[in-house]
Amino acid sequence: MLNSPPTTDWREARRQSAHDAIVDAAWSLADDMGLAGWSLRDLARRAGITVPTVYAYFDSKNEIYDAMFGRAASIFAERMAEPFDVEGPREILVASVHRFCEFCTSHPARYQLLFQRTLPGFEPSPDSYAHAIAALAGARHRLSLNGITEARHVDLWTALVTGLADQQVANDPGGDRWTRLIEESVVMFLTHCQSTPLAPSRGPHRVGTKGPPT
Amino acid sequence: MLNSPPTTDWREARRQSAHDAIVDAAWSLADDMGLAGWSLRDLARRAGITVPTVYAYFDSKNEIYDAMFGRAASIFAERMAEPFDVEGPREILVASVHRFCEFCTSHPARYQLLFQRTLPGFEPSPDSYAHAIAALAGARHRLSLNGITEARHVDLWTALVTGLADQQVANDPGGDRWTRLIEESVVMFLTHCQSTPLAPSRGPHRVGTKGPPT
DNA sequence: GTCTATAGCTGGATAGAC
DNA sequence: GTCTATCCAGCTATAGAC
Repeated sequence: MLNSPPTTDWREARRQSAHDAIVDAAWSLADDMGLAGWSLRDLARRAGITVPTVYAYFDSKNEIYDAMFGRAASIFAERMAEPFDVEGPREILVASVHRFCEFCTSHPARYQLLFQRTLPGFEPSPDSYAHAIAALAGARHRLSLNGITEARHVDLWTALVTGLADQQVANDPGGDRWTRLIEESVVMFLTHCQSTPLAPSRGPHRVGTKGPPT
Repeated sequence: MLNSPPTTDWREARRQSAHDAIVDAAWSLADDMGLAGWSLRDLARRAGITVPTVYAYFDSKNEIYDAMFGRAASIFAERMAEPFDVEGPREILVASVHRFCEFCTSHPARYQLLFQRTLPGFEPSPDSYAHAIAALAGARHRLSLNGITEARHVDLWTALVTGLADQQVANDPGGDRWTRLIEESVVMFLTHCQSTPLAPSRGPHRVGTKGPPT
């Protein structure tokens, strides 16, 4: 009877749900007012509580940003891991870019927090980062299904995909000026990578690279 | 003798130089503390003046941001318009991407203000935008020297280039993980565009497009 | 855990002497 | 144009009753 109660209590669950409600309200505000355009007063009002109650769950505003990052990264990883309703490795790759761009353009504030480093003194915690790494592993897998395994090509891929999403978010939000280039971009990328033979099943040695020096 | 003095006075010149000195100090602070990480007090201290003196030259902090944008856009346009010390249209294209990425990575705060839209309520004034348009015209010209004239391909180009710069700034500042992919990227891009024949000198009609629907 | 009340500070912006 | 001095709104964060 003197034992302390188990940590996985219904209390814990309630606390967790209140915690999540605050993060939800924070994201709602960020979508409306911009990532840095809201205060703890605003947050408390939207969550239907008061500022000290916020501090019962978070030690600082930065901790709230970190929770927002963690949640967004988790959603991102889950979304990108969902199965694709197309067949063929190339079609899956195309669909993944469409999904990525849709993820980015649908919530610009989320895109800003996850993929641009714009908040003054904010750094995401390491475990939040794990989600992003998992998502990158998924992309690597989809690339490998297309015979792309070289690190150089993976980097080129991330540049191409983020460039499309970035231009779409920045210069044509709500439109399709860049997303409609996705299929063509994938064709360009695959054609290029498959035309630089590297004996993929023979090992990691490089053959006939014309690559940039330095 | 009762005539008012001409407006292009030495007074104007002195006022202009004081104005510029404040903008210089603002950029110096932005580089050190982040684009939004400084106050008017900080700015005055670094400029060696006081806050009310700042208000003798600018009506608000947003007006300072606009002046910063204008100056950065002007420098950008000038930098990208400088001649390239290489020969051949392809080599010029490669050199222009190197120059662009160097411009972006050397001052991340400047990159953030010019190419990412991250400040809460800030919109650059139209004349500041003129510089950016001039720079885009330069890129269009360099592309046309390589036979690239289609709007779709220009958009693909901007996505590719900004993607490289963005990844370099965000994930490997100070390194060359993405900038070393520039030449390969240009080869990939040109090979792709030149393999989609469009009878460039025959007019704007499209031939054999396999392009994305919708 | 949640509140009322407020501390302590910093932000942008101004008044008015010189 | 430049200063000293200050206003006031807003911010994050906390004290202490319940």
